[in-house]
Amino acid sequence: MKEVRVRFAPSPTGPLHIGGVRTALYNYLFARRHNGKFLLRIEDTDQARFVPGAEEYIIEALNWCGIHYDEGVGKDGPHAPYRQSERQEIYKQYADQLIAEGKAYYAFDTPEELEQMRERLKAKGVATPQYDAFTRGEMLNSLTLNAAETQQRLDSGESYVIRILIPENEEVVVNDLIRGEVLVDSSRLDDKVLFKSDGMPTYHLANIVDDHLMEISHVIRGEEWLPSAPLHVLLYKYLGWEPPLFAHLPLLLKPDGNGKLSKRDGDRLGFPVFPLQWADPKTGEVSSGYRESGYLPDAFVNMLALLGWNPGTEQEVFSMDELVETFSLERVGKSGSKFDPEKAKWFNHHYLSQLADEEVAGLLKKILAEIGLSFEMSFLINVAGLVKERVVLIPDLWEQSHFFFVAPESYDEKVRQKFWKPETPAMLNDLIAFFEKQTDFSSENLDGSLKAWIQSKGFGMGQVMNTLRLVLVGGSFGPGVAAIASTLGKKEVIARLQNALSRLVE
RNA sequence: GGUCCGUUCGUCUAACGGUUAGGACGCCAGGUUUUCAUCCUGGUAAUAGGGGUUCGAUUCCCCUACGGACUACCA
Repeated sequence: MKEVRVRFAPSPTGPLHIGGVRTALYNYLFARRHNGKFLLRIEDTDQARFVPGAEEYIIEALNWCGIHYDEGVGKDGPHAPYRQSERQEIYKQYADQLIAEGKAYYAFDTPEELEQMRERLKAKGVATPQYDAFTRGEMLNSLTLNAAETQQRLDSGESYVIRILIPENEEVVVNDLIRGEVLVDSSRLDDKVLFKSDGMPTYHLANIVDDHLMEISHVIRGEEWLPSAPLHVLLYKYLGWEPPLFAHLPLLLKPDGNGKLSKRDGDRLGFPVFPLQWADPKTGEVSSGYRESGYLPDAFVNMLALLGWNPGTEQEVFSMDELVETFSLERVGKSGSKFDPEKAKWFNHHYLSQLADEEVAGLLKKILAEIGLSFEMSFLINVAGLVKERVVLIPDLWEQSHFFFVAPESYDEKVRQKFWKPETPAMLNDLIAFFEKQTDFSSENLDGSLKAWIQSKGFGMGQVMNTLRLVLVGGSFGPGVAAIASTLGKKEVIARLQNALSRLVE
């Protein structure tokens, strides 16, 4: 079997959204699964839509996700360059070849003339006005002009495009790995522009030429390309090349209602649609990213992998290696998937709680560094073990653990009202005496001796525990009181008790 | 409008002619817990509709409905 070579070919018109990331992921998994190559090609043939920073964004996003490519922009390889704008001179010869063989032609119509043609046909009741067998005979092109006229226009520098000459009444078959055979009558197709007047090829020409030259074996791309796949098949035939195998992936849909997931949905429903945060260079508008929101790349990738693909077993937590082992195009579904932000959170919570305490401590260390705090790693590891299961997103780590690093500056008023009794100050003083006597400050020991002490004193369990919690953390949340006290240490626990005494007693 | 693609719990999906239609997220209830979470147990909930084919259709075929993509000198 031929070597598997697949590519991800985004255009640098903005940030990659999660649908694009998923396409890249499936390409990557497929390549790895078959010991093939995965390449990144930048399709920047539209100069007008170029957005500065987009290419860098794409590379950084793939990197963050752990989707590594073997050849491509920023990496080189046997088929460099991988940026289409740098391959410009390659495409023209193929367009010329098609013209020489009568499979394409020059067209001189201006945008205004094209618009007029469409208006004219619409007025006549034609449902789909297009540049095709029906209309090309009355347009300004090398089919209606004689050779001398055509040459003269070319020589005089008049701007032109090159259009494919679609054959009539030919059944075009697209063999899709996911959808099976898709048949289209060629007379439904239009004479698409292959080569633009600015000297750049269109996507249609460029992707066929590059996929052929780069020896791409499988084209795995979004379903939005399915309608133009017959054109691509035709181009391979015209050029005398063997087409790659196609797999058109179902779309990612918005969580509510219907339709393709878009940038707007994220803003509207409060979840990121981009892997990384993106600041639009023109408007300055900032769109949130999974990375900045506190998702782990592994969780993000796992969640994305299962959106449109399933292993056929009940396993749903997969490392990247496990995905590579298990992935197959046969198990990619046909229908679009609504994106579920809740499931994304669940995955992140799961991954976070499965992380080693040391790793969570590392995350904590970074958060603390940002606000100018620094603690012993052993202490951070302790804290991490206590709070990691209570955290959904990385920033929640701080919400759940701040009291370990900073003594409470205020106390939750509702909790205070509920548990603060006239006899509380006396109880707190008793507690100070109790803690001072403790020689073994381990969580286990503290838990036992504290409970025993409460009983011996005849206090209510909830009364003491909740008040102590309020004093230690400032509210009614967090891990077990004994664990907190143990981690905080004797000195700090007593200091907080004294502090509460002075601040809460009127 | 035209072309193409699609349709199983609210959501992601399994079941490739025979299952009490399975799992996960969410939600609800119970349990664990000194708090809040986690966790555990249970529950809720689906084959779009109509025709065929077949001993038997979620599964195969047709129609309808609904949804989506595409319809540029954009990718």
